[in-house]
Amino acid sequence: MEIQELKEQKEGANSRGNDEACCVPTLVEPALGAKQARKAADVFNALADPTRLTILSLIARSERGEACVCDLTASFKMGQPSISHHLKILKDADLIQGDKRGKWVYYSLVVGRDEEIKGLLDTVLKIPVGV
Amino acid sequence: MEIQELKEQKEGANSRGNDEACCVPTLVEPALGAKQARKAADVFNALADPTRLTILSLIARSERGEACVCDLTASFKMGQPSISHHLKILKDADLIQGDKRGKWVYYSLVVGRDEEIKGLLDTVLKIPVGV
DNA sequence: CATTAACATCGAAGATTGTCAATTTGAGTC
DNA sequence: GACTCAAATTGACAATCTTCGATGTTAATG
Repeated sequence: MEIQELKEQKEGANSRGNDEACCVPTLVEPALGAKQARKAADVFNALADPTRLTILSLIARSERGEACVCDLTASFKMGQPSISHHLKILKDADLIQGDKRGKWVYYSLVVGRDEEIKGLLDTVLKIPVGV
Repeated sequence: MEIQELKEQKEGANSRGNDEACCVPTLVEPALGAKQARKAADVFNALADPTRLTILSLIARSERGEACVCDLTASFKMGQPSISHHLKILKDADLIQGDKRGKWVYYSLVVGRDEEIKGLLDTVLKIPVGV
């Protein structure tokens, strides 16, 4: 996920040289601008790891809807720094939030984030009706 | 996204040595097994790139719900092999399908895939009711 | 105030990814 | 069959990611 720039659409059509079109040259606008696409990709990137998905599901299904790092760490074979690393990625993507109480940090899901992500999916994958 | 193995949950509780619990030691089962988590991560990984998101939205919003590689390529600054590479990743994730007609290949969205992905999100992020 | 426990951060190793240039494949055309 | 064009594949390289070991930070405790 890096630099990504749409070619400036000159003269409103595609720039094929020949006169034989492969299809109706429908250069539609993408649903997302470059910046929005990058931001959406970041969210999906946070979800693009089995450990992080498992962490999320463990938090979602835990008793009070929250879990401390020590319990999460105890659930995996990998070390505590790795879990902390994944938690940071999830937090940066605004999928979870941490609450420090005493010596422990309790992580919980950000409410409503699932619906926001579904909205992102609709933006990208939904075929617009009656345009 | 690689090896990820849950620690075998021995004796039904967490393995903290001290008697002072950081929280109710609720070692719940994750919603996904290791294999399912890896598969789900692959899907989100396919979505975790701004170019690929833009490609998807271009296809979704194109006139007939399909777009040929040449038009997609014309929409980006990057080269044709890169677009082909991204299309392959989207195809491997079963997000799009290719249809070769004459010299051209037309890509379209796999119908219903959006709902399946939303189902994945629910599996991971939805807090179970009345357990 | 020294110690311990929980968690975060840092630095490095190894794997994976995105891009390009070059080449190959495959269909249509002369 | 030689040629052309669309698309896929290959190989290389830089950038990024995941993991680990070591260290730092902060809060409770003796």
